[in-house]
Amino acid sequence: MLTQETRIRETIEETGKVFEKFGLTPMQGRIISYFTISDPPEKTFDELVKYFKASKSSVSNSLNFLLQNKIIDYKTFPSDRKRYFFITDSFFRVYFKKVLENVVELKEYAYRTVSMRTPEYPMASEKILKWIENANMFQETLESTMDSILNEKAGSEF
Amino acid sequence: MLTQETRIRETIEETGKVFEKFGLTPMQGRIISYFTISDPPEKTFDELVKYFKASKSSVSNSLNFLLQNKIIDYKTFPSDRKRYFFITDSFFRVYFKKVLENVVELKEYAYRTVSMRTPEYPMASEKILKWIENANMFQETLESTMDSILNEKAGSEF
DNA sequence: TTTTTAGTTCAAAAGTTATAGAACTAATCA
DNA sequence: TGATTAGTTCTATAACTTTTGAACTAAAAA
Repeated sequence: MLTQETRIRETIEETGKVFEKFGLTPMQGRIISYFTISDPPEKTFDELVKYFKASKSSVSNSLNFLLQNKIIDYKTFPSDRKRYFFITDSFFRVYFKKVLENVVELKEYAYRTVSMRTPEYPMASEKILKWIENANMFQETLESTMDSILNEKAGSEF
Repeated sequence: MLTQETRIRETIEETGKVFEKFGLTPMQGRIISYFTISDPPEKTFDELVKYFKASKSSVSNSLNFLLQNKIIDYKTFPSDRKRYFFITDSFFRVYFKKVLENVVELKEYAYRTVSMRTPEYPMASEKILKWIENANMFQETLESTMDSILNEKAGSEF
């Protein structure tokens, strides 16, 4: 017989792996998955260490990465030194911001390359120009989606 | 004094690293970077092995990965057993297709999670709903960009 | 002032991934 | 037919990443 607790741990492992596809490490994936599932959804450093039976350094580094990337945040309470960590709402915005940066960087290289090519083999240049064209289209749609997400945020009560 | 040859090799290393940010291995990145820069832009298996002084297996595996993902293609000539590899124009389409798949997968998990949450901590549920909302926006705009790229392709002379 | 708490930092271990090397195959050539 | 070409496949090694463990710090509590 499968306990509720076991099922939750399985879901965390499974969902954690999906987060790895977004560039997170296994531990980072587990932690953020745990935050989405657990009640209450705020957890302290120590609770995470105990729940995952993981090393303090692994949890510490994972939390700091997630904090730096604004995937999680924390709150404190007076007369309590602990930090209570929780997810933010910006996971996909953070992810696509990084994707956008990469696309722009590769596009810059593509520009440079195509401008340096001899006119002798126009086929290759055409392919690269198509890359640039596609990159521009993705960039435009991502930027406008990003903007509308941000405006929404600015218009909200926080 | 810096030769042209040296400068090209440096550019390949540098640009190759940018491709790694899109999930390619160093060797895959170098190969695709080489294809964008070299004249003529078609290269054989053997030319790649010699140019990079790399192992045949490394080049073989890299080429097969790039072929499977339609980042490169090859042509053959009668009475020549060699394959001449070259880049396709679909690098970003392939990349964003994969991104989209990951977004959809994570969204599915988010749906499942939010439907399983107790109503006791609505804050966490709200964050996850925001994830889903954002994912949907990115998905919609990316899919429409993908469609317009594909239609363009269909309308061209092939 | 000492002890406990809530972490951080750093070196090493464990695990993972990429590349190399060597043996193999299937087609072509001599 | 035997040798060469154009790769592939498999195991081993090198390189890199993640996690651990232990020592450390700075703030708060006793």
